[in-house]
Amino acid sequence: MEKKTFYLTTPIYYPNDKLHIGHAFSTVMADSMVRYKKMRGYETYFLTGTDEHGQKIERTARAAGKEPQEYVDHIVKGIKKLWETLLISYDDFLRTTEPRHQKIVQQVFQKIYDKGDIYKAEYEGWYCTPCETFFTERQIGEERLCPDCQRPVEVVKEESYFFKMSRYQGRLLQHIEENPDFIQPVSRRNEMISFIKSGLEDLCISRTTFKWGVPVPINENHVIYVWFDALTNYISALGYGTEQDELFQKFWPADVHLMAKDIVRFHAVIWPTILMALDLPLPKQVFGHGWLLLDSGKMSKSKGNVVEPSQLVEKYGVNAIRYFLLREMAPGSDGYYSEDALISRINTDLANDYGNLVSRTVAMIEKYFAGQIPAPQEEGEPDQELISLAKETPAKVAALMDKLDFAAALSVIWQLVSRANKYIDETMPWSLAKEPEKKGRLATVMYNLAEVIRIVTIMVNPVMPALPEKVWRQLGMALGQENDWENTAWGGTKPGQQVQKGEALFPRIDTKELNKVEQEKQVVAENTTVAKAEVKEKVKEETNSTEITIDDFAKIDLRVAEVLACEKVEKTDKLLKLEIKVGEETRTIVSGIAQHYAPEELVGKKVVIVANLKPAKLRGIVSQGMILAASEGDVLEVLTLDKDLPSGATVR
RNA sequence: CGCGGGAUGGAGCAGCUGGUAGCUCGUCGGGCUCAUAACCCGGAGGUCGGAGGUUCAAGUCCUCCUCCCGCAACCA
Repeated sequence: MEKKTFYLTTPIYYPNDKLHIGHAFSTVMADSMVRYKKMRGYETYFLTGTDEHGQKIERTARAAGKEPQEYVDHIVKGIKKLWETLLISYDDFLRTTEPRHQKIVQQVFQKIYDKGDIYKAEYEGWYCTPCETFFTERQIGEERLCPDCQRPVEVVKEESYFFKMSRYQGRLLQHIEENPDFIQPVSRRNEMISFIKSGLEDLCISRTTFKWGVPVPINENHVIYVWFDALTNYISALGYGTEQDELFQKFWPADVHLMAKDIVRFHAVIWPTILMALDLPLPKQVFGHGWLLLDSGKMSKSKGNVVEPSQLVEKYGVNAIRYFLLREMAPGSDGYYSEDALISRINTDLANDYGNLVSRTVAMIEKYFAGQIPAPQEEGEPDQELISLAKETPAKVAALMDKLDFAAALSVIWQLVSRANKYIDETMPWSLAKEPEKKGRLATVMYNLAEVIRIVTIMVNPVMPALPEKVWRQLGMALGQENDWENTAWGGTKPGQQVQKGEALFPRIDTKELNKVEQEKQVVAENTTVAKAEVKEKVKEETNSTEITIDDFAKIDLRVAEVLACEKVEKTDKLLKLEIKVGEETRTIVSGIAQHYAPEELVGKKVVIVANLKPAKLRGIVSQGMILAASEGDVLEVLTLDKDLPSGATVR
């Protein structure tokens, strides 16, 4: 019989900064799925990587004073390291800057061009020259201002290559309707259907405004649109279009493209149409999971509320982090992250329920049977209930994992854990141990417990791959059985195995203790701050080569201004409208600080403004300047003067 | 009328094709002592956002309304 194959991909991540816990979630989910499929006997292929082209990378790199390649190399190193700490077992890590990928992207472009599905045309759009970016009608709003810099945009025509995506609208829609599993979960599917029905336009797939990308094969002045470039990775990594395309032959079409919901559209619309143009089969499923939100809203770099996964792993361990991520996220909806939730999950599920179950079982076998797992002898009342639950659980769990519903799968597994804890209470081994004639009954109880632990540990292996080894050591069981799902069948424990109590698998986390440790750390940190600051200065000088000259600085006219009046801009969350006095002149400034200051707090204060900033309209109000403020994370503070300089004084 | 998601005991959530409202945490009381002050049992606590409608029967379907949260940027 031919071996079943399973090909799964994560998105290729955009390395313009370090990855946060949301990326970790996607990747952990993918990894667990692949591990699970492997246990089910599939030959699997797991692809991840990085999407390294595009204007944003180019700009970020330049801002850091580096060449784009140099910049992404550094970030990618960090990403690979993170995957290592999270035990991500990818088969290939593709970087879009690799020649093997670029070659194929060009080939794909050429092929579609030859077919006649790519044509050259004028692209006309709203363009912000300083930002070098096109924006849509909607983005610029009625004011026709650049959403990035608030400067007016202008109509610019650019020659571009277009992909005839519109041609495939009907076929795509038909495919989605005939294959209910193609886009999952259903809510995403419905969204896509309505999106496609509203009409597909041809897609502009080349740019001339920047250089950091794959050159269009037939015209070196153009660079291929990053999504066109990035999506192709799913086949280029398999060697599509090359001599060595065994992987492609074996694994394409992909079984699952896994991603967060925000990029489902690219995978469910653009990617399939590209594949259609190439006459290739479509992936079997595009799965868009929800977001991991923070209490304070969506995670984003600009909010400074990014949670770094590597630190969490260091603090709580891989198993716990992986468990938490998958336990907390229902596939269709968003989940919430907070350190409290994480700790509570670790303490209740892992420490109290599972870890403690192992601990008490091992302790009793040591105590009552000199550490040897006994053979079952005398049956008793609650046995059947426990055993039949243990027998039916693997199938239920498997069905849920097949649907990528790890949250539900884990919850089902924990019902069994819970049942086992209850079983101990019902059978009361400690009192059986007091009566020699009940030894046979006691043996059965111990065996059943060991067996349940064994089964649970195997089922949980995809999620916590570093766990079985530890458990087997305590139970004296053979390493390797965790790799085959078949071993979840009842009765796999061999009597006579020697158990040995070890460290707690999941020590309880004491929040108070934790705080203490953190505080101590902080004191240490503070003591070394001065020295570090000096080092930092130096580093800054070296790395930050976006130096400016004194002349550049002189262009900025900084002035002291007095706030005369201040009010909230209606129907906005962030904007305050300030009347300020600069020398003899009064001006209006709109500033996005309403979440940090109440209007009345600012009245009378002397602040620093950029006086010669080009005026911009915000919410219809002309803002003539900008107030300086310092911020870190969620905290923002407006710069004020503590002595009494008159307004209008220059700052330098 | 921009798009989408949501509103269920104190908190966080399940409730798919309509038929006695569940889970986790917390809380209160009890049990047990093998175990990581863990485990087990029980209680209290909900007009299922509001109004109307369909139905023998609605958290579950339909209509309208209110409120919250995302998105509208190449940040999973």
